[in-house]
Amino acid sequence: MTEPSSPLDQQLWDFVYGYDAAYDRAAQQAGLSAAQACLLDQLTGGSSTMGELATALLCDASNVTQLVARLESRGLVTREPDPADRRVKRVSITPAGRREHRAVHRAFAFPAESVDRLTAGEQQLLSRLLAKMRRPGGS
Amino acid sequence: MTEPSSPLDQQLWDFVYGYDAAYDRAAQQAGLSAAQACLLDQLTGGSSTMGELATALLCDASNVTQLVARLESRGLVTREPDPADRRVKRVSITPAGRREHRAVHRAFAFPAESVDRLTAGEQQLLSRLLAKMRRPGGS
DNA sequence: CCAGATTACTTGAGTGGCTCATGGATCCGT
DNA sequence: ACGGATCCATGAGCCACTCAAGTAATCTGG
Repeated sequence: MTEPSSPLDQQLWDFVYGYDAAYDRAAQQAGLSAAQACLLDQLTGGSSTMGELATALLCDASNVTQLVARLESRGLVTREPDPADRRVKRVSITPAGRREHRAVHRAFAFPAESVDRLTAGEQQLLSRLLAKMRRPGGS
Repeated sequence: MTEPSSPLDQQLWDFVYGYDAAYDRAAQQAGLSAAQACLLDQLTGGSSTMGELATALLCDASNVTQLVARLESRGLVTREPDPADRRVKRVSITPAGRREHRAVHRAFAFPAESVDRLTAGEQQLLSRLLAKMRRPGGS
C-alpha cells in the first residue's frame, strides 16, 4: 500500500534530482560547494548583510559566518562593518568572486540544455504552468 | 555583464529550491535527513546491496556504510550478508522503516500541491514537456 | 543620560553527509 | 593454490548545518 506515485511525480523528482546534481558538479568544478555558490549568487545583485544572507539561504546566521569566512579567506568576498551601524557586517563579492560565480554559471548547463530542447512556444507554456503551480491562491 | 538569466530559468530555480526545501522539512519532521529518506525510498522496491545504494545515491560506498549504520541502529533497516556471496551485504527496510518512509511521503506535500493546481490536461502537458526536456536525443 | 532590552554577529560544541586512502574478507580465473 | 579483482568497513578530514552562549553596538524608557 505504498501508493506508487504518479508518473508525473516521478518525472518531477527525476528533474529536480538531475538539476541538483548538475548544480553540485558545476560548483565543484569551480572548487566551490553548492552552498558557497548560492551565497556568491546572492551577492551578484549587490552587497548584503550577514542577516540578509541567512534569510535568503534559509539557514542559521552562524552558518553564514563560517561560509563567508571561508570565501573571504579565498578572496572571493569582503566583509566590512557598516559605517552607519557598526554591529552590521556588509558582505560584498570581489572581482575574483565574480569570476568564480561566472565559472559556475557557465558550467551549470543543465537548465539551458533542458529548456533548449523545447520550442519557444513550449517554453512559454512551461513558464505559465510553473507560475500556476507556484501560486498558493489558485489561478 | 552577469547575463541576467531568463525568467524561465529563474522559475525553474525557484521551483527546485522550493521542492528541495519541502523535502528536507518533510524528512526532518520524521527525524530523518534527506539522505536517509532517499535511502529508505530506494529500499521500498526491495532489498539492495551497499554498492547498488551507492550507485543509486550517486555517492561513495563508505558514505552508504555510515548512512546504513545510523538507520540500522534505529531499527529502520537491516543489513545481512548475502548467503550466495558473503562479501555482499543485503540491506532491507524494516516495518518501522516503512512507517517512517510513509510519514515522509505524507509530509512531502509539495509536488502533489503544485500539480493539483493544474487541470488534468495541463498535467499531461507538463509531463510531455518534462519528457522532452529530459531526452538527450531531442524530440 | 544611562541601565536594560534588543539586534547583529561570532564562537564553540556537536551532528551528519561526504570523500579519499587504506585495509580485510571473499570470490574467481588460471 | 595463488594473485587480482570485488565488496565493504574504518579512519582521517572537510564542510554544512544547528543550537547555546557570548560580545559589541544600538535603541528605549524613565
